[in-house]
Formats: sequence, structure tokens, C-alpha cells
Amino acid sequence: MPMSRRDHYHHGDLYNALADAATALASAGGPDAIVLREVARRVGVSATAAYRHFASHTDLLRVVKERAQGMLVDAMRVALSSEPPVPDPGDDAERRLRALGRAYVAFALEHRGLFRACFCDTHRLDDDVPDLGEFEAYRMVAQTLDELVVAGRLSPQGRVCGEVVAWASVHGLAMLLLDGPLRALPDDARDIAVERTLDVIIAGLRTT
Amino acid sequence: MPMSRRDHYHHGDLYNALADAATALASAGGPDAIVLREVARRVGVSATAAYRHFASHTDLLRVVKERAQGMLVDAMRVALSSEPPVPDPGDDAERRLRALGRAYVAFALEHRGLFRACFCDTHRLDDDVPDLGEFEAYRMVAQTLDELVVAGRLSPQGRVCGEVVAWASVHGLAMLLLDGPLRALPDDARDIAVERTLDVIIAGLRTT
DNA sequence: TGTACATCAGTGAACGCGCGTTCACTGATGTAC
DNA sequence: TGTACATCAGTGAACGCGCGTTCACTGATGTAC
Repeated sequence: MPMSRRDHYHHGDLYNALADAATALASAGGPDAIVLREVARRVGVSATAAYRHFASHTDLLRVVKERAQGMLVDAMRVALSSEPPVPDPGDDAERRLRALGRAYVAFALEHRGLFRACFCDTHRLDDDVPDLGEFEAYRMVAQTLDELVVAGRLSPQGRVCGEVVAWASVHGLAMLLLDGPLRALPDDARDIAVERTLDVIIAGLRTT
Repeated sequence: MPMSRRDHYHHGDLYNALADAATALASAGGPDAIVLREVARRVGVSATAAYRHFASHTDLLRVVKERAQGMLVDAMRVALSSEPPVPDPGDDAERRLRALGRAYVAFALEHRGLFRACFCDTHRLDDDVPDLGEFEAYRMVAQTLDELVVAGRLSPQGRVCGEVVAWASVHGLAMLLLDGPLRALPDDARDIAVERTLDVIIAGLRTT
């Protein structure tokens, strides 16, 4: 239903209304579905109004990307605490590493558009060097690996590049399942592939 | 230089000329850079002429995708035979598995646009279910894993989903390095990450 | 060997499309006195 | 408390852009007789 004129003149929180609408579009159709004019249309505002709050289309995209990354991290956090902890610190760290990996792939499959948005290209200027520290997902994995070392489950040399290896595995799995050649894999095979990947990574890190 | 009219009337091999130009565009700018009108322009032919040889833009894209996949496979094949074989069959299978993984990531980094084209979306019709058998890269990995089993390096249960796990790892690594958050990783750290990934995967498959 | 003619591979103009962005503007809001 | 006025947050028309695709066409080619 169209809003009355009164309702959207001095909207109050147009910034968030636009960001929400853009996020909804991305959720449904991926980052390419974020069309500035359509976002404005959905909020019931002229396209021009968006320029009061976002410098450009790319700027809006960046905001959605950050939100999407936040949601991925939230999903991972929830996964961490949705299973009961295990007494042994080593077992628990391992349990959490697996939970993180599972949550990552699950998020990708359940929120395809948002997952793609997490990794969409927003660096129009090449000075936009990614800061890994801002990738909270990365930090969560790193921390869990550190705990595995502390618990004696992982040797310091086994720890080397652990974040990258672990991340790459689940990320690749997600990509192949999402859009790639594995997209037709039946659900059960998919689950097996995820568990198997986690098994292999953990065992591999431990024995090298 | 513009061709004379004579040269391109009844061109002779316009199909391949267009496919070549489209591949060049993809090579430089990824699959999104394949613009039908630009392809025709480059060949010196009207845009309409392309419709004699390709049903649509998507059709052209599909052809480029297949070519790109072929080039990836070629690069992997070259990698297989560019190192001397090792006497022990187990050692040799392992050596080849590593060569495949390295070549995969190297191709992604050296031919960014073509690598992206390998995985671009061409299934306008949803009946386009990917046939893994057609992914020659997948078959090559599968075969090498089989040889590891034959050589006694890998137990049958360790073999389960091996292709998927191995593929996902190098694919994810390639994606993260290419466009993703690891794109700023220095060259040497990159090489270490690749070797470490291969180490972990092989050790992990072997011990599970 | 010459010729009539079907077929084939091109042409160029035009279509509709929807985008991101800019412009000059106007009506609402908040603040200083 | 009332009022003048600067500022702020919107509007709507317009711009240029380049795309994929369709249309009716024409000139070159090859073939049957």
C-alpha cells in the first residue's frame, strides 16, 4: 500500500528503511538484485531521496555487504552456543570448530543471496585493501584454533595457516554447493560431504 | 584495423571468430564482460550476425564457459606431466594430486576472468542440471584418489567424498584469493597457504 | 558450360528497457531572538 | 511566545547510456539442369 505523503516526508529513519529494503532484495536475489531505484520504490520514496543517505549505489551495496557479514557471524555465534559444551577443553574446541564450519555452509545454503552479498565486489577504488581483522568469521576460527593448541590438540606447526585452510574448505564447499557443479547434490550427500570435510580438515591439521 | 567488406561477407568461420573474441573479453574482465555487441564489434561484424551462429547471449556465454573449463583442464594436465614421475606408485599418485591442486589455484590466479567464467551461471532454464562427469577436473581428481587407494595410501573409507573435499579446498582457496578477503595476501604467504592446504587435505584423507 | 534460382550469411535501423545520477525545485522542520 | 529564516529532506523531470533482440532487407554463394 502506498504511504500518504505525510508519512514519508521527513521519514525519520530513511537510512535504515533503505538499507532494510536493499538487504531484502539481496536476500532474494543476491547482490546484483540491489537496484537503487527499486529499493527507493519499495520504501515509497523517490530514487533521488536515497542520495541524501548514500553516496552512491556502491555505497549502499557496501552497507548491505556489512550487514550480511554480520548475519553470517551471528549465525555462527548461535551455532557455537546451541550445543552443550563438552567438559574436556580439547573436545570442546573441536566441537566448536565443527559447529562453526557447519553453520557457515548452512548459512550459505539457507541465505544464498546474503551469502553472496558477503563476498560481493565493492572495491571500486583499489585502495580498498581487505582487513582480515574485520572479518569476524575469520577471527572466530582463529581463536578456536588457538584453543586447540592450548588444549594440546594441535601442535604449533599444525596451527600454521589453519584459519586459511579451514576457511577455504568450507568456503569452497559452500560455493560449489550454492551455484557450482555440486548444486544438484542430494541433501543427504550434501550433509555427508560437509561432515567429511570437517573430519578431514581437523584430522589433517592435527597430523601435520 | 577495419576489415574490408569482402573480408567478412561470408566470413568462413564467424562462429569461432566470435567465440574467440568473447573468450578474450572474458579473459580480461570475467564473464560479465561478454557483451554480445562488443564481441561483434571486435570481429568487425554487425551484432545481428552473431544470431546466425548463437541462439542468444546466454548461448554464447555457455560456449565460452566450456572453453574456459577446457583450458583449466589443459593446465591441470600440463601440470601432471611437467614433473618427473616418482618410482613408487603411491608417491607418484600423491605427487600428482598435489600438482593438480597447485595447477588449479595457479590457473585461477593467472586467468582470473576465465576461471570465473568456468563457474558462471548459464542455467537460465532450471533443467540444466550439472553433470559432474562433464567436469573433467573432477574426474582427474577422482582418478588420482583411486590410484592412491590402489597403492594402499588411502583406505576405502578414507576415499569417501575425497573428490569433493579436495576440490572444495582448492576451490575455496582460489575464490578467497581471487576476489575474496584473502586477495591482498602477499605472494609468499599465498604459496604457503596452498602447500599447507594440500598437506592438510592429503594427511586428513589418509588418517580418517 | 551457362544460367536460373533457392539458400545462406550478412546488413542497418529500430525497439523497448531500466539503470545510476544530476538538476533545480519545494515543502517541512528547528532555532535564534 | 511568536516569528523570521536557514537548513534539511524530500520531489519529479530529465540525461545519457548501452544493452539484447527483432525486423525486413540484400548481396554472395552454390547447385540443378
